[in-house]
Amino acid sequence: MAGNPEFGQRIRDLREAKKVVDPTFSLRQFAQRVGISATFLSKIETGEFDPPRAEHIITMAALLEVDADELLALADKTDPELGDIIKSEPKAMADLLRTARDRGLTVEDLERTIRYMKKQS
Amino acid sequence: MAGNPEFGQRIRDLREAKKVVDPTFSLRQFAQRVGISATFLSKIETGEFDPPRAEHIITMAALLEVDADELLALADKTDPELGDIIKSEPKAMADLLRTARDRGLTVEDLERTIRYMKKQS
DNA sequence: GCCAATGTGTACTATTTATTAAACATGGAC
DNA sequence: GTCCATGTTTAATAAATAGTACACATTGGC
Repeated sequence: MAGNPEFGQRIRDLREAKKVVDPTFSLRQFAQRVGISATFLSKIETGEFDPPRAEHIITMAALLEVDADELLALADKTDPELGDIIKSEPKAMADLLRTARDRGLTVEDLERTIRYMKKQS
Repeated sequence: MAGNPEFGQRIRDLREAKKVVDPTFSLRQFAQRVGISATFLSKIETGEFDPPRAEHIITMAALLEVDADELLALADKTDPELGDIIKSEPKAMADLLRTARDRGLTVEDLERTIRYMKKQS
């Protein structure tokens, strides 16, 4: 890895949009609220550095009021929470995911499956 | 982290069982085949060091002829392959897992869901 | 009794991932 | 025309994770 311009640009776009109505969304202040240095955020936004760890991405999403999964996906990371869910029932969860992949399920198929799950419980 | 005796003991048990019928399952030779040093494996088996990375655990499982997911679960790690599957469809997969958790689905529920998925495709 | 292989203890090292302080350049507000 | 806040560059680390070489002690086979 060595930078992710797509992620960086997205953060910058979201942040600048916010800044229009709320000047505390400057790079420096935003970085501080996320819990990272301005240096680091600058390099991330310009795509020179990789995205920060998941925890910080999740904080960013909350502050920017966007879905964390979207940003995590851009960053090519997964929410650590999902790892915990898998660990709670490793084999069954692994089978579930592999089946979804092997059968080539579409998003619609997956959504239908979620509805099915909800009926079960 | 600082060692995982359960994981270590399990590896040792499996390896020693294999060694009974195949003397090449000595600690040293096994370590070499896994691709790690004997020192490292020794410390892992005695629970002094943490399990190695997922890749090596998967190799161990293959050599020991056991399910990799079982060993990965003991090591409190997840197969990187699952991360890749999630990344292929981040939102839908995240929803799927969170639903399973939120609804408190049992292993049987999950198995039923897998059968449902197979019917869809 | 020796040697060849076994597992272990001591003492570091490597790699990857994530991150920073401080100096700097630019532009508007006063 | 200076001050203050902006974002950026330079130059290193920091922190976490994953691993090693080499010498040592023990033991079954000859």
